[in-house]
Amino acid sequence: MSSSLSSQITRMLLDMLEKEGTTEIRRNDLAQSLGCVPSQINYVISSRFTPEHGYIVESRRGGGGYVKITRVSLDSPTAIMHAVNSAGTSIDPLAARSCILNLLSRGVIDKSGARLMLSAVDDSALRPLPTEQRDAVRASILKQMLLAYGKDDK
Amino acid sequence: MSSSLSSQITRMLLDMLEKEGTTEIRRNDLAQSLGCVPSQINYVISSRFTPEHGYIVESRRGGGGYVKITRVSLDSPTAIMHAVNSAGTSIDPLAARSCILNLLSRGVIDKSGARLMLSAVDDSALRPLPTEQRDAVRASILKQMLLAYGKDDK
DNA sequence: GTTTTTGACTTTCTCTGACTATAATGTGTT
DNA sequence: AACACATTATAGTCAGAGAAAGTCAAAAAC
Repeated sequence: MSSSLSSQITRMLLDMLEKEGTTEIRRNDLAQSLGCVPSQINYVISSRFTPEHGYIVESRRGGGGYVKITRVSLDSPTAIMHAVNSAGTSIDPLAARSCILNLLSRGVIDKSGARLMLSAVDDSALRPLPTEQRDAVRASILKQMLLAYGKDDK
Repeated sequence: MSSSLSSQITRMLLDMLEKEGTTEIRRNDLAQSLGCVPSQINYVISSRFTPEHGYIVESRRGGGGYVKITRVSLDSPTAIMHAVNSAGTSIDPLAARSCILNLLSRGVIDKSGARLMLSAVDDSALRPLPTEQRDAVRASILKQMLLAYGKDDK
C-alpha cells in the first residue's frame, strides 16, 4: 500500500523487531541507506513506536550513539493494554488506585510492583504540583510504569 | 552493543572489578594497550565510576603511580536513606537514573523494581509537565517509591 | 486539514592533546 | 649522611573538535 518513506521505515523496523523483539540502529546509517534525513527516523519512531503502541525506545547521543527499540511483550496483554488505555490522558487518585489494585487482584502484577506503582501515583508524591496538573501527570506515569512492567515478563 | 572506546574500557574495568570488587591499573599501560590517549581513561572513570555509581577512586601520580577503583557497598536501609536524601527536592533525569541503577547494581533493589522506578522518573513520563517543573516532581515521586520499597523489607 | 518530509539549530557524549601537578629517583655538594 | 636540586615517571585538568542523536517549525504531500 502506502509506500511512503515513513511506511518503508516502519516496515523495516518491524522486520528487525520480528526476530529479536529488540533492535538497535545507528540513526544516521539507517537514514543514509534510505536516502532521507536522519530526523525522519525520529518522526517514525515518535509516531509509530510509542509506549502506547507497545514499544520502549532508548538512545544515546555522541560518538558510538544508537537508538534501541524494544517491543513490550506482555503476559497479560489485554489487561495491561486496557489499563493503559483507560488511564487516558488524565486520571484521579482514586481511579488510579483501583486500577492498580485491580491488576494486582487478577495476578497481572505482583505485590511489590503494585506497592511501587501506588506510591508513585499517590497524591503525596505529586505534592509539588498544583492540583489541576496532577491527574495528567499521574496518568502519564502510570502508563509508563505499566508498560515497563510488561517489558519485564519473560 | 555500543563498541565505542568508552564502552570497551568500561567493560574492561567492570570485568576486573567483578572478581575482586577492587582493581588497580596503570593508567598509561591501559591506554597503550587500547591504543588511546591516557586521559581517555580519566574520562571513562569520571563519567561512569563516580561515587554516584557506587565507586570510589584513589590514585597516585609520579613514579609507581596507579589508579585504584573500589566498589563500595552499604547495607540496604542505609543505602535507601542515602538515596532519598541525595534526591533532595529536585533531581534531573540523569541523576535519578543513576541513583536507581546504583541501587540495582548493589542489590538493594531488584531488576523489576528498578524498571518500574526508571519508567516513572523518566522524562517521558513527566512529559505533560513544563520542563522547569519536572525535576521537583521527579524527586518527590522517586523518594516516595524508595520509601515504599524500603517498607517492603525483603 | 492532517500527515510527512526536510533542514537548521541544539544537546549530549566521546576523544584528543597540550599543559599542569605530584611522586620517586638520581646526582652533586657540604 | 644530609641536603638541595634536577630529572624522570606518572596521573590530572581542561578546552576544543568531532560524532551522534533530539527538537521544532515550516514546507510539501496527501
